[in-house]
Amino acid sequence: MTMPVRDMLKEKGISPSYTRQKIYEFLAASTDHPTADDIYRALIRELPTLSKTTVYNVIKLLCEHDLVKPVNMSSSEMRYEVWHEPHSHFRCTVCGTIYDIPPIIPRYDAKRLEGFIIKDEEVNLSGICPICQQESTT
Amino acid sequence: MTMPVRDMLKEKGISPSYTRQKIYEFLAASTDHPTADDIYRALIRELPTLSKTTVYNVIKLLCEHDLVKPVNMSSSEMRYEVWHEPHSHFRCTVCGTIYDIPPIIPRYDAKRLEGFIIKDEEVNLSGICPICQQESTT
DNA sequence: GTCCTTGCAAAGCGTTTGCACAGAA
DNA sequence: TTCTGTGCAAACGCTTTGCAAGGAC
Repeated sequence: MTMPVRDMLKEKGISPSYTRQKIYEFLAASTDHPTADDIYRALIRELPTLSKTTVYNVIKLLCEHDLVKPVNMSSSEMRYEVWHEPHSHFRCTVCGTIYDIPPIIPRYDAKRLEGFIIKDEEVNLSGICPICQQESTT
Repeated sequence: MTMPVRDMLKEKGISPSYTRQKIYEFLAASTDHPTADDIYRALIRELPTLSKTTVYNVIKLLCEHDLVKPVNMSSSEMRYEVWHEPHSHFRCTVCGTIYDIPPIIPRYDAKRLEGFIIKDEEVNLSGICPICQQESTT
């Protein structure tokens, strides 16, 4: 069912170096939309010579081949996720975590947007996540 | 009908210095969600001693008092708009312009988001704007 | 041999901070 | 006088670029 990462990269025309596999695997296993620095810090143990430059290079490559998608909800740093079935995002304004939530399909009147070619739609919610609510009551 | 900017700032508890009025007025007259640098470059003629620091200071102040809202659709720089009636945004991936479009209200099943306190919802569309379509055909 | 992947160092860019001066109250 | 608004210069954080060394082919 799940294709090995090696083959998945090859299929997209990316030569599956060990570093690239590891970065993709880390992103695929993440649910919290890591930053480039998160990826770097998570893999530096296993890949002691890893550099931030390589992380950025690989992310860029994966994005260009539509294996990874940038998530632009936090203002300062870019976050990333692997492409997966449609979903929306919820950002907690307290802890900054971005959660995947069930897909919200925006309904709009196409006639009022005549002339615009719409290629992507996203719905972003924000507020306070369950964890931060609990912490504020204790 | 429209309150003078002086009074609007005062009402929000902001002392209405000339610089602050000018920056707010520029933002209020803009439809293209300017960056801090856009504001700086637009006003430097009229306010020759203006500095970027002041632009950032004033933007921050206006945001804290809910007169201005940051718009976070372009990845690199922050953009800003004055608060006005609900609307959504369309970003042209060719020219980078962010357009205000009629409000799109996201419909979602609150039960599936139980535990999350939702404070803000936004719908962002992206694609190609009419102007860039025309330019690509000529 | 050539091409590709990696990584160090430096630069780039938007933004923030430290601090000081000048004007307002 | 004290407080507030402004602005220079420097620092900062994230990202990109230049370039070279090592490995794959």
